[in-house]
Amino acid sequence: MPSLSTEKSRQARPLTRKLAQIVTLSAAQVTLLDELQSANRLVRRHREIVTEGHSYDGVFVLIEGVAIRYRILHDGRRQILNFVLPGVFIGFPACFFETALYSITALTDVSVAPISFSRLIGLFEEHPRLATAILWSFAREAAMFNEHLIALGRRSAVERVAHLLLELLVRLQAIGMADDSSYRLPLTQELIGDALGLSVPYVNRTLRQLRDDGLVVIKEQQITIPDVAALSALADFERTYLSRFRMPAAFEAES
Amino acid sequence: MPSLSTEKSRQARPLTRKLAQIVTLSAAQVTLLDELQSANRLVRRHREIVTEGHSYDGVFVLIEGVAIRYRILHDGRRQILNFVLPGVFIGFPACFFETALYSITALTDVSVAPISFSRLIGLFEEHPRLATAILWSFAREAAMFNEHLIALGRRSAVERVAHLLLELLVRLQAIGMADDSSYRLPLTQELIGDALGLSVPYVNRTLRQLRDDGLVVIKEQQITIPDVAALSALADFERTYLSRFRMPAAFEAES
DNA sequence: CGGTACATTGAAGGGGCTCAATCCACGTGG
DNA sequence: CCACGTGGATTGAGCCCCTTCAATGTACCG
Repeated sequence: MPSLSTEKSRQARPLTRKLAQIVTLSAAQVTLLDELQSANRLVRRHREIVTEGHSYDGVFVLIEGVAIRYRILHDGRRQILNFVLPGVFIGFPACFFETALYSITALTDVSVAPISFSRLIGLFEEHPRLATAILWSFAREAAMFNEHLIALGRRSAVERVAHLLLELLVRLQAIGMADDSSYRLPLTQELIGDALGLSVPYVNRTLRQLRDDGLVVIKEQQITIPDVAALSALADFERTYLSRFRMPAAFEAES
Repeated sequence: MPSLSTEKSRQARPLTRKLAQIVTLSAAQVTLLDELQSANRLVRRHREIVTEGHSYDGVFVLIEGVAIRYRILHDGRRQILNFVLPGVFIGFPACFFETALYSITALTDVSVAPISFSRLIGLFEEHPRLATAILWSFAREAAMFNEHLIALGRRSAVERVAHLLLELLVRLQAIGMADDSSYRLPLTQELIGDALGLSVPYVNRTLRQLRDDGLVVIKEQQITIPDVAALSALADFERTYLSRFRMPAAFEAES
């Protein structure tokens, strides 16, 4: 039931929602954050948001849509580092270097809000509480990278695929983009392979195995996981690890 | 020319030195940071600093020595996530969860400085500039994780080993723990394998190949890389990626 | 209707694993 | 002073997971 007049205030911006889950935000801070995310720029599917080798004087917040961050090696092989979902900073850490270390490409049509470094630094100076919240939210992302790294280093192809699909499920659920057991995403087998260090044919066989076992159904960009528990067991996936996140009691006490 | 009386001020603490490379620190900030790192705790080799599953109400700064951060999987396999060198926060992101996600173990005798979350948050409130610097320094670490991830996903065994040894060289050089082409570290083949997702026998064969080619010499915990350029070419290693790091001009202008 | 993007399948090969044995240096207790 | 245990490096044989190469299928689109 969208209401045009109150749309903006009713539907908090993704970064605001994320930080509000971590700390209690004052009305002023909510306004400030929302305002920060107001200047949207649209990027069409398959277009680059950040290009390796270019220079940037700020970052972006992903408002809507999905993107991938990756590196192309000399021989043309691609390693996808992560899937970028609404509410996260695009350009960390790529844009913090003289010349961007990675590329970021829109997987769907996407809208982003540019935030210059000076703006970001100003925000930190004036609202250290937000800086702390942002830092804390980085811990969640760092944990996801670590899981990804563990998957590449020590897990089999089936485990990797299962793990990736489960992680996307949980992350999308957290931002209201997935229901209990399924989500919609233009996830090709090539993308899965490049994220997990696998070849396309083998991803295909792995997915077929999961499908034959009734654990995963992919059809028309709709990924369904009928038995989340069973797949989690197979993937050694701790559904809870992302939710076991917490701010220390000290934090709320201080403000 | 060591001078006992001024030892402390002359030899800044590792975290202070690191942040000073990123931003200009006031004398007061230097004092504050050094003081933060003054309460040392010793941890002997092979002892755990952080244990997976335990709860923590703060982090540590590694003052001296080397540690590893890792996860042990159900079947006993271990994936080392990174090597922890002096000046970095130990316990990010492990300690930010209700129960630590990873373990951290001392590789050498180590000294660490505990910093409670409340202390850390207080620091951020009072010195947002330091918060910014810390955030920026995280970007460097994030870049290293990404390179590690790329290695596991898309590089061959030789490339991985070469890359790891080079990365350690560059990082140790940055903190004065390595000379132009060698460093000292108790690096067993098992450690290398667990970091790179390889088996011990295969690490052995890979190292022998590198040794036969005259690219790497490991002897008595001393790692020597006679021809850094040649090894870098082999590993697709961008020696510069860690140094191409920068703060935006906007930052210095503001303060 | 031809082109493009993506999924699927087969055959063959190789990179890296597992298993297992051996070797070596070192420390320790008798 | 030697026997033994332990941590780590080394080497060999066999094999399997996953890759590469290549072909085919299929849906969609201009």
